[in-house]
Amino acid sequence: MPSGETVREAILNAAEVRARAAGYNGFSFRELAADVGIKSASVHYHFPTKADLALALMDRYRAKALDFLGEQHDAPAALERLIALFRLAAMQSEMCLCGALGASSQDLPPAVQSSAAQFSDALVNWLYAAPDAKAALPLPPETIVALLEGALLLSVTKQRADFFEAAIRPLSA
Amino acid sequence: MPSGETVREAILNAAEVRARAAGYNGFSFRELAADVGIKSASVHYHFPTKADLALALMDRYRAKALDFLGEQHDAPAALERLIALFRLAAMQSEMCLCGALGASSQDLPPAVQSSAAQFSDALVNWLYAAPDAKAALPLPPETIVALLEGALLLSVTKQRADFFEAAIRPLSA
DNA sequence: TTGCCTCTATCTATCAGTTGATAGGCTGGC
DNA sequence: GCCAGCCTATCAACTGATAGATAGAGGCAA
Repeated sequence: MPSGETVREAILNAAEVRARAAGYNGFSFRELAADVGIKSASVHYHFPTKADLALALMDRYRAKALDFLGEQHDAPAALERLIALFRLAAMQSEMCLCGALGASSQDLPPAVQSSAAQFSDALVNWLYAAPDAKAALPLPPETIVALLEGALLLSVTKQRADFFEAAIRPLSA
Repeated sequence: MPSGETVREAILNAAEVRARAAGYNGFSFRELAADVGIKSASVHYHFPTKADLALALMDRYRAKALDFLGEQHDAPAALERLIALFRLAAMQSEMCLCGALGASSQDLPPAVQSSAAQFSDALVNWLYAAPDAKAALPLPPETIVALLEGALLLSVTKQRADFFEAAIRPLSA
C-alpha cells in the first residue's frame, strides 16, 4: 500500500475494487488480506464482521461521491458534474458500488441494503437541491439517476464504454 | 413442482428466482436441489457445471422476454410492451436477470457474461425494429433500455415500486 | 535507568459450515 | 439388458468467524 495510507484505508480500497467488480459475495476476508499483505484475522480486527466492512465501505463511498459533486447545485453545471461521476466509472469498467451491491440486495445484510438504497436517494436529493431543478434539467432527477445507473450497468456488462455515452446522450441535448 | 413440469424446468425456475434475487454467487446447487425436492448431484446431472446452468437460464430468460414482447414493433405499442415487461419485475421486487448477473459481471464465467450482454442488445434491437423507431420513440432505444434497467435496479434496491414509476414517467409523456 | 504494565495491531491455528464437483450404486421403464 | 434419472457418499477448497499467543510502542513508578 502507498505510504501514508492506513491499513484500514488499504482494506477499504481493496474491498471497493472487489465489491464493485463482483458484488457483496464476490470478495472474501482472505482475498482482501492478501491484497493488503496481512492475514484475514487482521481484517476482522478492523472490521469485525463483513456487514461492518460493507457498511463502512458504503459510507465512505457516499461521502467521496458527494465530495466530488461539491456544493455547486446550479442546474447545467450540476448535471455535468453528476455525469462526470458516472463517466469516470464507465471508462474504467467499474460498477457504481450502490448498483453492484443493490443488484443482489435480497441477500444483503439489512443494514447494508438500506445503506445502498440511501446512496441513490442522496444523488436524487443533490439534484433537487438546484433552485430551479425541475425547470432547468432535461429530465426529472429520478430519471437522470436511474438512467446513469442503468447506462453504467449495461456498459460494464457489455464492457463497452461507448454504450454509456450513447445511452446518456439525451442528457446533453 | 406443478405437474407437467419437468425437473429440468423446475430447476431453472428455482434458479431464476434465486439468481434474480441474489446474483450468480447468491444461489447454490444444494439450495436449488432443496427447492425442487431432489439432491444436488441430480442437479449436476441436468446441468454439469454452474456455468452451464446460468447459460441455460439466460437463454430461456431471453427467449421468454422476446416472446412476451411479440412481433408487434409499432412504436407506441412496442414501448408500452417493453415497459410492461420491466414493470412486472418492479412490482414483484425482482431484478432483471441480465442486471442481476451483469452487476457482478467481472467474476462471471465468460460465456455467462457475454450472454448477459447479449440480452440488453436484444432489447435495444427489438426497439430499433420499429419502422419509425427514431422518430416515434420519446428517447433513443439505448436510453430507454438503460433507463428501464436502472429504474428497476434502484427500485429493487429501495424496495419501492413507486420509484420505478416516477423514474420512467418521461417515457409516457 | 530499570522494570513493569497496557494498548494496539498483528499473528497462528482452528472451527463448523458451505461450495462446486465427482464416483459409483440403485431402480424402474422401455 | 440397457439406460435415463435419481441416489449416497465423498472430496478439496473456501467461507466468515473466533481464541489465544506474540511483538512492539509508550507511559510511569521506583
